[in-house]
This record gives sequence, C-alpha cells and structure tokens, in this order.
Amino acid sequence: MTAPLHEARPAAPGRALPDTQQGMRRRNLARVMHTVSAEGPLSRAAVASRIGLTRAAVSTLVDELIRSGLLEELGPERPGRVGRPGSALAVSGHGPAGIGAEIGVDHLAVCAVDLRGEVRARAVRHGTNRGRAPEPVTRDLTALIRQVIAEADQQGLWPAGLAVAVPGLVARDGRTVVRAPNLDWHDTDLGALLPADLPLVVDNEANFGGLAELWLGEGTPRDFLHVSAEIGIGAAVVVDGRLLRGTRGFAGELGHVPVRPDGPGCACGGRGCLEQYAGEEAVLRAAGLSSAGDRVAVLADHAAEGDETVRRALREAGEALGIALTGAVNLLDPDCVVLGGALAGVGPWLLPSLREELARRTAGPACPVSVSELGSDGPLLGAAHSVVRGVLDDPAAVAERS
Amino acid sequence: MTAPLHEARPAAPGRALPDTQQGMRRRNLARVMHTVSAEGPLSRAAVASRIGLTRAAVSTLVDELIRSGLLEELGPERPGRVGRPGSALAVSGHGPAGIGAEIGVDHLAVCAVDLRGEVRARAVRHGTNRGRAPEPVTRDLTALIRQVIAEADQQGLWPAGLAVAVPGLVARDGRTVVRAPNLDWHDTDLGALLPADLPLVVDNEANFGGLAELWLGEGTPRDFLHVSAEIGIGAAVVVDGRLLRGTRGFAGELGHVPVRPDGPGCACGGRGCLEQYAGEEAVLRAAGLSSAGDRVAVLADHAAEGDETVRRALREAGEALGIALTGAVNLLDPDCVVLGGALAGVGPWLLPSLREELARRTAGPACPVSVSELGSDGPLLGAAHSVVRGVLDDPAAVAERS
DNA sequence: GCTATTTCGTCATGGCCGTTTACAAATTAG
DNA sequence: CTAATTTGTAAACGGCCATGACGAAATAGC
Repeated sequence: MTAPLHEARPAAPGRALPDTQQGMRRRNLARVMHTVSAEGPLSRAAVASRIGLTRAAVSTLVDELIRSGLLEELGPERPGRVGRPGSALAVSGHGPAGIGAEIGVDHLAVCAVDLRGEVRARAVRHGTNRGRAPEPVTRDLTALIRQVIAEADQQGLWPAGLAVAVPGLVARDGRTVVRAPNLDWHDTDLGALLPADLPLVVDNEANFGGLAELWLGEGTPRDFLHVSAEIGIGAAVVVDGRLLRGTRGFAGELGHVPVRPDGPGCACGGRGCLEQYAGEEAVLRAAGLSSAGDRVAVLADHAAEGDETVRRALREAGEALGIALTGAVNLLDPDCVVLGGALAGVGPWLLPSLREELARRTAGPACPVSVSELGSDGPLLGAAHSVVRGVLDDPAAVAERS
Repeated sequence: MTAPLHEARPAAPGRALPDTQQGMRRRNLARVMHTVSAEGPLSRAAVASRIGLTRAAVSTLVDELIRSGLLEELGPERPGRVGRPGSALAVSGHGPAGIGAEIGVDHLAVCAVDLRGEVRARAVRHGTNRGRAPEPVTRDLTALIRQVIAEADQQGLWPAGLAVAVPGLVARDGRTVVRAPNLDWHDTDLGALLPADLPLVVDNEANFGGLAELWLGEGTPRDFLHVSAEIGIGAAVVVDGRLLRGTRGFAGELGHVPVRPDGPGCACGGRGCLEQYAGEEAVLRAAGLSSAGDRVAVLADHAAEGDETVRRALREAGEALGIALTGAVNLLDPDCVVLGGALAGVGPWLLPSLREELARRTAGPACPVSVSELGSDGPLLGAAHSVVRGVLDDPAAVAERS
C-alpha cells in the first residue's frame, strides 16, 4: 500500500514506506486517475503535461488502467487546434463503485457512486432509529445495502468498499461507534454487524459531510471548517485537503466548546457549552416548540412566517455559534466556514447574528461563513465518495481485485 | 524538490510532483539520513532492515551521503552478537549547520546546530527591543549571525540556512512579519533586512517552540498543542507531526479565543479574550505588580514566597487557560497539551486550576497537560533544528551546494 | 585451536520504469 | 497540396533497486 493522496484515513502509523519502483508506478497510476477524474476527458498528451511525465510513460500507465477497466477510451477528440487530435480518456462508468451508507436518527440511506462521481443507485428507509439497538438497525441497513449493490450490479458496477456515516463519535479504528447519544449506542463495533465481504470504514457524519463539501462543493478551499448540526453540533476540520481526526478520532466536537463558562450544566460535564445555546433541542425550547415531532424544518417554517420568538431563538443560536467559531477561527485560521446539515436549512436566520459576532470579535477581515449547497445528502455522498477516492488513490490495488 | 517529510513549510501548493526515479532516489537518501539521525550509529544492514530496502541499495545510498559529507563512517562496531560486525554510520558533525535566531522582546539570540543536533555556537545580546525599528534590530541580529557563522566555520561547519523566530504573526511567505505588537512592527519584510546569502525562513516563536517540543521533547507525541505565553498567548498546533499554519499563517492565536464573551474589550475587537485573563500584562495587574520592569520571573518568585495575591492571580489565569483549552481540546482532540515559554516558569501555580477546569469540562479522561522541559530555549532551538530537518529531508539538495 | 555458522558489505546480473529519440498518423494553416 | 503541428507508439537508453553469490569478520561448538 502506498500512502493515499487524500487520506480519508490517516497514513500508516509506523515508519514511512520504502520507495521502490513498484511504489512509484502505483503513485503514478493514481496520479493519472486523479487527473482524468478531476479534469474531465483528457488525451494522453494532456495528462502527461499535467502530471509532468512523458507521453510515452503516460501511454503505458493508461494502457494498464484501461486493461483494468478503470479508464475508458472515448475516441478521437475534435478540437479546433492544429495537430493530430488526441484520443479522449475518461474514468470508467463501469467497474468499481463506492457504497455509501448513512445511519441517521430518523432514516437509513444507502447509495452507490461510480468512479465518475455519479450516483447510480440509492435506497432509503424512513423511520426513527432513536433508541433502537444496533442489531435491528444494522439488519435493516444491510438489506438496503444488498438492494443497492444488486441494483448497481445490473449496471455493471461492483462494490469496492462500504463507508458508513453515523451520528456519533467513531474510534480511529474506523469501525467502532464509541458514543452516539441520539441512538443510545455505546462502543458498538459495526464491523461485526455489517457485511464482512466489503472493506468497511465508519466515520462521523460531520466528517463525511466535510469531505463531501471538500470534494463536491463548488469552489471549496482546502482549509475550512464544516459545521454540521443535527442534534449534536459537530465540525469537520479540513486542513490542506485532509481531515483532522485527532488522536482518538474525536476532533471537531464543536458542540462542547465553552461559550459562557458559567452557563447551564451540560451532560459532558462542562458548563455553557455551545450545544446549550445552538443545539437543536435548546433552540426548539427557546423557540417555544416541543422537541417531540417538531424538527428543524418546522423551525424554518415558523421563522419564514415571521414568528418573532423563533427568530429570536435562531438569532441567539447564531450568536453562540459566532462566539464558538471565533475561538475555532483564531485557533485554525481556516479559509472559510461552511454550515451544513440541519443548520443549512435555517441559515438565513442564523447567519446575520453569527457573522456579526464573528466579525466583531475578529481583527481584520472576518472569516467568510457560507451555507453548504449539498443539503442533507452531504454525509451520504461523502461516505460513498470516500470509497471512490480510495480507488483513485490506489488503482493498482483495485485492479488486482477485479 | 521532493516533498519534505516534516514540512516545517507547507508542501508545494500546486499539483503533487511527478514520481520519477530521481525523486525516488532523493526520498531514499532522505530516509537513510532520517534513520541514522534518529536511531544513532547504525550499520548499513541495520538501516536497510529499518527502511525496507536491501543492503546493496543502502550501500550505494550511504556511499553517496558519505561522499557529500553528510554521513560519517565511525568504524567497526563491537557487538556481542554473532556474525561480522557492521560498520557504524553516524550523521556528520561537520558540513552543514542550521542557524537559528530569535528576536525576543528583551533579547536577541543566535545559535548554530549541526546535523547531529548539537549546539555548536551561540551568541546572545540582551537589551529591550520594544518599540525599536526593524532596521537597527536586524542590524544587531545580523552581527550576531555573522559571529555565530564565523565560530561555526572554525569547527568545519557551513550554514545551510537561517530560521528566525519572532514574537508575532508571520505571513505564509515565511518572510514577512505581519504584526508583532510588542515590537510594534507591522508588515515588515525581514527577507530584505537579513543576510541574503542564506535561505531564510521566518516564523512565529510559538510555532518554533512547538517544533522544538516535537523534535526534542522526550516522549512528545505527534499530535499536541504547545501553548506559549510571552506577552501574547500563542499556540502551536501540531497534527500528525506537522505544524498547522492556517491559510494566512495565523493559526494558533489562542490568546484571542473568547473566554467570557461579555468580558472586557480587547485590542483585537473582541471581548473577554483569553489574553485579558492569562496574558502577562493582565496577570501582573491582577497580582498587583507593575508591568514595567517586573516580568514573569518576578511572578514566580512572589508565588514561591507565598504571596497570596500573586497566587490567586495565577490560579485565575489557570482557570481562564483551562476554559480556552477546553475549547481547543474539543476541537482538535490532541494527545496532550504542553505549556512552554514564560508559562512554564509559573507552571506549578497555573497547572492545578488549569487541569481542574479542563477535567471538569471534559467527559471521560481529561487531556494531559504538562510543562515543557525545554525552557526558554525552545523557539531558538526549534528554529535552528528546522534548518537541520530541511537538510535531512533533502540531502541531495544540500550535497549540490557543498 | 579449528571448523561451522552467522552476519556484513560488495559486486555482477537482471528487471522495472521513466526518458530520449525517432517516426507514422492525423489534423490545421497557407 | 505542402508545411507545420500535435498525438500516440516503438526502440534504445539510463537510472535504480532486487537478487544471488561471494569474501570478510565475528561467534559458537567441538
């Protein structure tokens, strides 16, 4: 295994790998895949000039990738330029696919994404998972996964791996859900409960949402903070295009950053954590809505209708977010902050006070805050794409398996 | 240039470099240097088994490094083991040296460190630089640098580069001091004021202090937060053995993390920033000491003598630090927090309240907080070592220059 | 003390891989 | 229709690491 380029998972902990010719080959195969994937149909010569190898070298790399079914020859280009036209290469729409899954509090979702980034199959199951035990939930999820894989199979796709987004903290082993308060799961090894015939990665939904933003977001920079609020408030910290996970995998716990150190006590042991002011439950309470059936959508509706109590609640949540983000921005100096998850839905009423607070507390130009365009699909897409990125990062490994 | 392994400076912003055989060779040369440097005298065979290459390959690499004067053959080992003894290799004590410099508020310091990590020459100049213009200060510093280089030269060392630690924010170009409040410098291009015949890197003293902790600290992990308080409170965020710099290079501004959002106004525009509670000036004021000549050493003395006002001031500073660090720990999930700089001197009176606050606000085991053993030399050593690491990271580049 | 064993460093050989050079193919410009 | 340009491929080349063999230098066992 060579070091992956995007590192959805951290690099091998031990010593750096030796540099041998095969490793070089693998990295160059990956470079070709990434280039073709990122910049659309490209001729061999175009790829060569982009990655700095000669046309001859790229030719042999491309041959190998075509033989493996990872690249496709689309046929001659028809350019207005002088000279022999190149033969357009594109990432294959058949072959390996990434299976992404999401365990939400109120739904399960699975999708298959091909190497081109297209969603080729999906399946959803609505219904609350709050308090359900892991076994029935994973049983349901497995059924959806089988269904999506079957559907993908009919289109000539085979599953290269499975990535699961969960609303909770995941250990760095990428399998164990350490704590998912809204599911009431603790130290649950999903590896033992999900299909064992696929490479599995489990991660926090905020992390996958952040990766989706990184990979799919229009103009998203390589250093940013992706804030995702469902019930807890999580953040994905993306540094130089890589996810910051922390030693235990718990990085990004924005919800428990102290906002008012003498504020109300929190389940985490602290006082005045952000979640007490901007968490879904807190906002619903402040807005005078019950937290039973009502959810964020309801908040947005009421706010849109001009309900002043709701608006004030959201304004105050924005202030609290602004305070917490001031700390985060001072510490991390990101390019921008992106609001995703349920927060995106109430963005219009949060943003003004959030931005104001952030600007007031910052010297110089304030860090720009925007709302994600990915909607609620972020974590699911991020999960599926993380598998796809894994294939692009080491095509040789996949070629061996196909 | 291959991508450096330690990346004191960020990797090339553009596309990843192509993988050619020369690049492979360069990386393997670097691997040999790092291995020998980190694990003391080693035979060729030992290096080979550690980096995963064959003895034959390592032999040619070592030959090249010896010819360049970067490695030395110490002669046959005398082990109790069976078999022909290897010939011990060590990093050369001659050849390239890293020149580190520190522009402190009250002093200037320069040192030369050889590839073995030994300090081979140093020079200090006491006297305040507060409010002095950049030109006279850099003139004094240049004199010290020349002196240290001359001293190093007599020992067979030549300067491979210059790294300067400054008490302020440095742009990502690694040359420009954007803001150094205690010097009253703004947008000062040190590249134009310091010797032009040496590769130059300028960085924040907290960053260099953090790198020193990473490279020199006993048992320091690869993910930690190094808090350094002189007048401002800065932090070096080290993630997976690399410094997190932020887009503009301003990451780690712990001093302006909001601790009490409605607290007193701060020069940064915010309210209740950490610096208002744990900054040197604030602590001195709370302790009832003038901030003129009195400094941290005085605080430590008074506290040691049992001055209850001083102790309370430090205790409260510790609390504020604990609150700010709770946020940082939640966001970054580091292995530990290390207190360096002037803070280290008053550690005994800060730590209890700091740790208590952090533990109280954290679910599960609290993040360990320790005091740096490097003392006030951290930034200077970190600077010099960053040059040395640069040589280890690309020995081929240095061999060409020697 | 002598021989077998183990480990080290080196050398010659071979294979892998990107580069260089050359060339045919396919297009545009004039 | 010719010249110029660009693409893709093939053959020769060179660099680099792996393999296998060998002499050198130590220990272990007799």
